[in-house]
Amino acid sequence: MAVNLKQLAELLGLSQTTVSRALNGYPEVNAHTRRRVLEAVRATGYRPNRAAQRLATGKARSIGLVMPIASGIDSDIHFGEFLAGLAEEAVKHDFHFVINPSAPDDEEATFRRLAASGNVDAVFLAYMRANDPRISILKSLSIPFVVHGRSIGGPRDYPFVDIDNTRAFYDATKLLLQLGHQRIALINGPDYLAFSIRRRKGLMRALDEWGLRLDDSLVQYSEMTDEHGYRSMQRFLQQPDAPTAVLCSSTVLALGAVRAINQAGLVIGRDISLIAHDDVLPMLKPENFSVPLTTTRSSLRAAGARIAARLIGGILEQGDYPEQELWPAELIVRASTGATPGR
Amino acid sequence: MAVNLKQLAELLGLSQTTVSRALNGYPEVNAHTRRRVLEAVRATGYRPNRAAQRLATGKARSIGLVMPIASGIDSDIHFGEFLAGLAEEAVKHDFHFVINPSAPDDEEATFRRLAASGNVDAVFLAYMRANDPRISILKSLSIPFVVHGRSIGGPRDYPFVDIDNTRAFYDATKLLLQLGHQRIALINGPDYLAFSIRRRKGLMRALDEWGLRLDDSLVQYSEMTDEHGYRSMQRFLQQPDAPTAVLCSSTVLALGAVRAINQAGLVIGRDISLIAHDDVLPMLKPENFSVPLTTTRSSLRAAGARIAARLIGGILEQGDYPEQELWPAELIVRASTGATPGR
DNA sequence: ACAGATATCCAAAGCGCTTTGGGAGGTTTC
DNA sequence: GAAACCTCCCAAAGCGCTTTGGATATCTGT
Repeated sequence: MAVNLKQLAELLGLSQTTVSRALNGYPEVNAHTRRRVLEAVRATGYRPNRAAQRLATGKARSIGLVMPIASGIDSDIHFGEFLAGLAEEAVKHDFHFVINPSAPDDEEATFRRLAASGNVDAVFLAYMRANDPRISILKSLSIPFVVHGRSIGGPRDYPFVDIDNTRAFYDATKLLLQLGHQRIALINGPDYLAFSIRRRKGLMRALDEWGLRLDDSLVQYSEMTDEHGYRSMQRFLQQPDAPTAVLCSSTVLALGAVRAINQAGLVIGRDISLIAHDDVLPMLKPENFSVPLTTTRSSLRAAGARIAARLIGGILEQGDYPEQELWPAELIVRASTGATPGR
Repeated sequence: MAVNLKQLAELLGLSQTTVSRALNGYPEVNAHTRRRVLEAVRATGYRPNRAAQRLATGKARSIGLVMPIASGIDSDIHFGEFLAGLAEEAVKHDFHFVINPSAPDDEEATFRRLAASGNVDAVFLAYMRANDPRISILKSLSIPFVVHGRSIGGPRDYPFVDIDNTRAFYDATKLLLQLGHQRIALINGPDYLAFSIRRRKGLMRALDEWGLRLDDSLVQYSEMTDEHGYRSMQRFLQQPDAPTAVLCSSTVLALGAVRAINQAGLVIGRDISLIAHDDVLPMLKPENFSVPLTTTRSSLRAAGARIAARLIGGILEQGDYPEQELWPAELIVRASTGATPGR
C-alpha cells in the first residue's frame, strides 16, 4: 500500500503543493495543516519517490567514491573503517554511494566519467599523495568534493578534513624525548602517502628541537598490515644500535611490532617504548594489548561520518561547515612508554 | 553542452519515441535510422538522464548491500575483495550500490527499510550462517536477491552463488591422507559461518572414509586474520600429539600459520604440510610464500562480479543464469605438501 | 471603512524519459 | 484489385515530485 503524493493530498483534501511544502519545511504552511500532513504520512507510511525527487530537483542524492583496486588499499582495514563512518552518516539522509573501482592510472578518466554521468552530486577523495593531481582534476570538473587528508604542495584552497599528523607525531616524539629516549624509530605507512610524510616530519621536528638528527635507517615505510609491522620491527631490533623507542603509524602495525618485540625477549615499556597512532578500529583496541599502548588517537570512522555530513550538507545547501578542518589527535599515555632503559 | 532526448530528436528530425527506441534496441526502427541516431549520440555526447529513466521505468538501477558494522567483518580484507568484484561489474552497467550499515541485531529492520524505500531493485546477501533467518525475511519482502554462500538448514530454494566448500576441503584432506598424514588440523573461519561448517565437514568426511576420526582439539575457529592464524598454529604445535598437516580456511590465516611454523624451527612441506584455501587476494599470492602453498583456489572477486551480473541481469530482465551455482574450487599442489615425516 | 500587507493555499507547468495507441505508406495474399 | 499485413515512425500520456505564479481570505494602520 504504497501511497504517492497525489493520493496523500487527495486523502487530506489538500493540494500536492501544500503537502509537498509541508513536508519540505517551507514556511507558507499553517502549523495546524503541517501537523495533519505529518500525521497522515505516519498513518499511510508515505515515502517520497526518490527518482521523482531527483528528476524534479536535479539532485541525485548520491556521492561518488573512487575505489582504488590495484594495490592493497581497497582491502585495507582502515579503508573499511572509514567507509563505515561515511555510510553510517549517509544512510541517515538517505544518500547513496556510487562506488567506482579504478586502476590508479585510470583515475582521471574515472573522475571525468563520474562527473559527467550526473549520477553523483559530489565526490569524496582519500589517500592523498604529495602533489596529488586529483585535486586539480576535480576542481576543473567543477563538482563539489571533500578530501580526507591533505596533499603536500599543489593548490591549497580545497575543502578537507584531516588530522594534524605532524603535530601528533611531534607530541609523541616529545614525550619519548622527555623520557630520555634518543634513538627513536618510525614504522610508517607507504612513503608516497601524505600522512606518512607528515608523521615523519613531526618526528624530525621534535628531534631537531632536541638537538638530535633523524637517522633514516630508523624509518620504515610499508602498507599498514600486521605482517609489515612485524618485519619492520625485526629489522630495527637487528640493527647494531637498535632504537629504544618506536613510533607506529597504526595499531595494526603495532600488532606486528609487539610480536617481534616479545619474540626478541624484550619487555615493552621497560626495554623498549612504543607509541602507535590509533584510528579507533573497533577490533583492535590499544588498551587490550598485553601491555596497553600509548597512542595518538583520532577516530577514522568519525572522520568518515564528518566528511559525509559535509558533502551532504553542501549538496542540500544546509548546515554550515568550515572549509578546512584540521583535527588534533589526542595523546593518550598508557603503559607502553617508559624511561630509557639503563638510565 | 549536455543534450537531452528532446533536443537530440529535434536535431535529427525524429520523434523522441523513435530515438528512445533506437537507443534501447527495439526492433521497430530502421537500421539506417538507428545508425544515424547512434552517430548523433556520439557527436553530441548525449547521456540519458538516469533519474528520468528511473521514474519512467520504475527501475532504480541500484542494488542494496547491508554491511555489518559491529564485528570485524566490514573491515575484513575478504569483504573488500568481494566488493571490488561486485563494484567492477556494477559500474559496467551503470548500477549503484546503496550501502546500509547495520548492527547484526538490527538486520531485519534494515532490510525492511531497504525494500520499502524503493531505491533498490535487488539485494545482496553474504556471510551466511547456519539457519540464516535473513533468507526468509528477504523472501517475504519479495525483493529479488542473490546470496553469496549458502545457509545450512532452512529453505533451500533461493538463488545463490557458492563454492563447493565441502568438496574442496574433502579433496584437500584426501591429498594429505594419500601422503600418509593421519593427524590433520584445521584453522577455520568463525564457527557460526556456513562455509566454516562445510569445510569442517569436508575434512571429517574424508577422514571417515579413511577410517579415521576427527579430533576436535585439532580444529580452531576464528576471524580470518594473520594474527589468529599464528595463534591457532602455535596452539597446535604445543599439543602433545601435534598434527603433521594443517588446513587453513584462508591464505591470510596461512600467513600467520607459516610464521608460527618457522618460529618453531619446522620446515613446511617436510616437517609439516599446509594447504590453504586461496581466495585469490591480489596482495597475497600463495606462490609467493617462502614455501609455495598448496591451495584450493576460487576467486572471491569473480564471485562478486558474478553475483552483480546476476542481480543486474535479473533486474534488466536479460541474460539467463542458473538459479543456484556451486563452483568447484581448484586444488593446486605446490611445495607446502609432502609425505608424512618419518615414514 | 479602504488600500496595502500578510498568511495560506492551489492549479498547472515542468523535470527527461518510456510506452501506448495509432497511422501512413508499401507489400502480400487470394 | 481489395483485404490483410508489415514496416517504420509519431503524438501524447504518463512516472511522482518541485516550483512558479497567482488566488483568496484575513489582517493592518489610518
